[in-house]
Amino acid sequence: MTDTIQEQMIALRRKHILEAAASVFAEKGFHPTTIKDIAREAGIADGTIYNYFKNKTDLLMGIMHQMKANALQDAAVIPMDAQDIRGFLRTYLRHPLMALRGEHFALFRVVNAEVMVNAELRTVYYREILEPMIAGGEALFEQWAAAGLIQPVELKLRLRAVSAMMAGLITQNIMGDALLEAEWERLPEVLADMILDGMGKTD
Amino acid sequence: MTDTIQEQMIALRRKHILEAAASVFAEKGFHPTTIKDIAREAGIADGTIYNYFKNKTDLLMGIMHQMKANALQDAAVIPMDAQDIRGFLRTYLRHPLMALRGEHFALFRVVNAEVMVNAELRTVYYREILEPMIAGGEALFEQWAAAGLIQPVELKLRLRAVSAMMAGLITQNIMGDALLEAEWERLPEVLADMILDGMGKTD
Amino acid sequence: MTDTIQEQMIALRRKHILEAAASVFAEKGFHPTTIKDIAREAGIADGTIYNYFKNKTDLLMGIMHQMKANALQDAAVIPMDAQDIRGFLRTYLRHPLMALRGEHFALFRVVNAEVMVNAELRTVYYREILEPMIAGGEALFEQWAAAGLIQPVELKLRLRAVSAMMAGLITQNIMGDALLEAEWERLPEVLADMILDGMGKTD
Amino acid sequence: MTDTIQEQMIALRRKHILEAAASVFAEKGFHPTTIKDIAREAGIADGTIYNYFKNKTDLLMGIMHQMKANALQDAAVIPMDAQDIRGFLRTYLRHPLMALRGEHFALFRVVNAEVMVNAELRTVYYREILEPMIAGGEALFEQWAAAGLIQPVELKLRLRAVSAMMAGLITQNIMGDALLEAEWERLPEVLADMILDGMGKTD
DNA sequence: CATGAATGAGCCTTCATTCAT
DNA sequence: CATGAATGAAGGCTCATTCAT
Repeated sequence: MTDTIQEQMIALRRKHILEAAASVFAEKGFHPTTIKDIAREAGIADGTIYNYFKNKTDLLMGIMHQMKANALQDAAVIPMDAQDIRGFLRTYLRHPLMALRGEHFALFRVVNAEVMVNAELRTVYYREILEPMIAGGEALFEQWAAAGLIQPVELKLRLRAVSAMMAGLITQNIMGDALLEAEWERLPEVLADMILDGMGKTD
Repeated sequence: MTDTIQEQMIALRRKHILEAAASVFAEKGFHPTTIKDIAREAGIADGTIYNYFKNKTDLLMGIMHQMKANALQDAAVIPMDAQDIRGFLRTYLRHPLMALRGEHFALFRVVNAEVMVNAELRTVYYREILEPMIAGGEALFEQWAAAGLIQPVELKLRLRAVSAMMAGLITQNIMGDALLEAEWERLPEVLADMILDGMGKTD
Repeated sequence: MTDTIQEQMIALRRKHILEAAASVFAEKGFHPTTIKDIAREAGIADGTIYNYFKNKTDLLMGIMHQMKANALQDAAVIPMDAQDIRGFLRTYLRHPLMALRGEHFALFRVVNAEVMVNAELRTVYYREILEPMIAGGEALFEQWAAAGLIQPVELKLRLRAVSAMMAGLITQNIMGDALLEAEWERLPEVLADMILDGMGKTD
Repeated sequence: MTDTIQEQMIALRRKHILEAAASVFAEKGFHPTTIKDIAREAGIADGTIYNYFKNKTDLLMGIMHQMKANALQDAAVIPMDAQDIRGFLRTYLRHPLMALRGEHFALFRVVNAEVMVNAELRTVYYREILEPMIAGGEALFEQWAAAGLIQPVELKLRLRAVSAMMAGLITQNIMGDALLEAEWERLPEVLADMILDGMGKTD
């Protein structure tokens, strides 16, 4: 019992530090952020952080775990009982586009950047976030295909193409594409139509 | 005349340093790479680098310019007189997927990572690389639409969706997606079909 | 209470570092001295210095503050109840001439040199050391004038002339004037006579 | 003949470089000034400077020589046939105070600073500038004493006191003494009176 | 467990000087 | 003699990490 409380305390403290770290990382980026910055934001001493995290990179790991938890939570929110595929797809696409606003956006940038460059982080990122997300998407696509809502063709690759598109659009927005920024709200429907109907002539 | 030779010498030396930098960056990443590493790779003294580049970040700038030059050169290679849209689209898509192999891949990772995190770099990246690339794509889409090969609908956003998809797939591959890696060769045709025909039921 | 002890510890450490810095500066000069030199002299690590001082220049600032403290302490030592003006003036003049011996001399040189060249330092030097010293001298001159011991004429400028003379003599000694070096001990009385009686014919 | 022209050319070039150096030193200080700065100011290549001067310090040496030449030239200008000692002394004192205005002032600061800190420079400075100046002053004092214009007492030390006073006043002005700055014009007469008559009561 | 002072490795950058052309 | 690119030593400073209290 005591042990459990202890563990809860630890988990809380970890979360507290992680939130501080996420906040400062989002603001300044990973490398420019110092342990002292994080400690100050969290209102604790530098050394204390090392009682909960192995090193600075481990903080990013922790943040990624947190992101995974959030993502799962979010995914569960989507109403799965949609009948019309177009409407559902829009909702499905709207989700990641809207999730990454404000500080989340900045954090996405920072995490992505470091993941690109750090192999260890990359492995964890793939295993913890990307893979589950893709697995979920695949399951969905298979359901839809089974229900006759989409063609049962190259589902795995097409799912990857769609999710890559979403990630790419977010990145491109970050890069400063004014049109994307302006039309962000309309994207879900535009993308849903394109994905379902294709761009080619229909005749 | 002498002036031109001088300038050529300088351009050559710059290129030499840039290649060394690109090579080391690709191998170790941007931050872990020291100026000394690059100098050693280039076979020159540390200080010499600073006769050609303002600072370490400026090297990345230079690499991005180089990438732009290469991209333009590559783009020019695509045969523009294709009649069958499907075949052309495959070629068009195959290009970026194949360009980024080996060291290019690694470099893409490093540049992307730093661009994500450095606002100054981001601006240049967008202006020098992304924007021209998008402009070129838009022109292409408009030609196709004018030729009745694709629907004249939301061309700008759809072009962005397609290019984002490509960038996203490359990133996802980098992250370690085994399926993408395995099916990389088949991607162009899978994507072309999906883009042209859509995933929805056709009836 | 704890707080005070902490502060005392910090003050002590600062003083320790300052003494090390002063010693090395005096020996090698400001620019030729490296942080590592000072750290070695103080028996601490390089980085520790930066826990107490903003940068290298800040060390010189600290030294100047110390000098000010010492100067004030010294000034208080002069017996103010002298009746005979000549004797008092000698004591008053002897003071700065004797204070700057040995390492103090060298430090004076170094501080002066850097103050000459660094505007920020110059401001602090003037405010912290020169101005108070001049203010003290002015007060003294006014007392003497009020007591009828000296003429109440151009006191402010004359005080500046006298203090400038002292500073100049020290500098000239530093420059290598053999006569000054040889007669240094006799200077106070020679100067006192000259200041009080003038060089002109009296008749 | 050719040799002489050669030498004149060399002397001219040296002077040209020296003027450029003095100008930049005066503006930026000795250490912050780079050889490239001086070369740019002189409109020549970096390396060329080393054909005329051994190193950066040697440029300061050259400047000091130049200053000596100027000082001698200036000293010769003073009308030596003055009968009234007070008027002459005023002129004599006014000279250094007025000579160091504008860029001269700044250069004085820079040279002084470096001389303070560099033993080699100090030796030269003393031998080339200070010693001759003092010798000239001593000769003058002896003339005046012989003519019965001043007391024949401690002439050598008193001369040093007077010249130290002048140097000290200039320094103190540099440090930012507002009163000195404001009353600079009146200094010569105030000092002359003080030097001749003393500050003590005359009764 | 919390603290935060101490550590010291390490890096970017500058710049006086050299020397091949 | 002029040039200016190449050199490379050197130093101030940062900051992740440790550990005694």
